[in-house]
Amino acid sequence: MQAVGAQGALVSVESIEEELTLLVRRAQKVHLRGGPTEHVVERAAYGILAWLHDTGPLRPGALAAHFHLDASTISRQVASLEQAGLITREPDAEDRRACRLRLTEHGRTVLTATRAERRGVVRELLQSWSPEDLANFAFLLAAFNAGLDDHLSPNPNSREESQP
Amino acid sequence: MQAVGAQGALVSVESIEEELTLLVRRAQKVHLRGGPTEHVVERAAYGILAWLHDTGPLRPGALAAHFHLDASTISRQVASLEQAGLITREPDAEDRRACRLRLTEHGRTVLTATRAERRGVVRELLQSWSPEDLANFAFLLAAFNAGLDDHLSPNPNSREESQP
DNA sequence: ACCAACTGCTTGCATGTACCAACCATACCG
DNA sequence: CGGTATGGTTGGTACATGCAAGCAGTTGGT
Repeated sequence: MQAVGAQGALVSVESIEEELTLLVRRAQKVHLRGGPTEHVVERAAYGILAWLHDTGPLRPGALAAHFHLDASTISRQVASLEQAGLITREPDAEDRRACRLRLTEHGRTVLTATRAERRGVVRELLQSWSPEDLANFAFLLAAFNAGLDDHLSPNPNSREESQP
Repeated sequence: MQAVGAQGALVSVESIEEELTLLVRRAQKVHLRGGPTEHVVERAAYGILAWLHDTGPLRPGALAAHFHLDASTISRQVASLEQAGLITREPDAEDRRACRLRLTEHGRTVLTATRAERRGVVRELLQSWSPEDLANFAFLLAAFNAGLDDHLSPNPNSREESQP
């Protein structure tokens, strides 16, 4: 048997775990060391702005689900974004407890600038990569994120709730 | 390659930026939702333990450089690890201001357990991946980390410094 | 030998991110 | 209706991180 395949997979998993550990720790600084927009949007808020922009008006709960964060965390960040005039909070016609979050014009502007800046950093980091590697990396990252999303989701199968 | 190449590269960069944003935010939870060791080693401390284990006794400054973190951050985490009996602080013969950090037996044990657990999660996440994809992902992640390392380092050589 | 500048590390303080628990308001169901 | 479930906010807490200030030891110039 050419054990290289299976053994290589093991080695890869170990390597991936290590690199992810490092990446998650280091990558947070990229945002902070950025240019002018770093004072405008917090790192966490950027994700919210981007997702809100890309998927239209959402409720806080939907954001929490997307990022797999506690509702309270989102609540505070949303409050901060609203305070900063980057998003608005419209009443939800369907459910008066809830609200719909929408980017303001200002929010859109700031997001565009911040996003351009971040993409610039990423582009610079990857400037020497081949198109194949870029495409591959994008694809594999997306696949990994999808798996992570799955993993973090409350899987109804193997979940045993204790009786209240 | 056809004209798709250049355009694909742009799309890839945008996609990569998005996926990284998501990944960095979500991946932190993996550690926290772990099993029994989650109470033993903080997320940040795990990286320190692992690096210490893999590269032998180090000084705090070396750790700070490796993770691109402030020395004070490392100082606190090291103090906490020492407190927990996972590492020891030996005087450095070369420089009496400094010290050398070394894993204790207990630290090694805990690291091994935590690492196994984390690798298990990663392995599970990647269980359906082909060996080629695994190897590729490991390679590309490592390459990206190397670029990130470069980017974060005050490397006077290959970067245009906006010097006053 | 001495003082000044530097370096390695620690401490004090501020901020951002996150969770859980407790809570309020509305929705839904019997 | 009343009881429970759901969406969201607020209080309290813990961890991660950076900057500024400080202390101790090192180094270099005279």
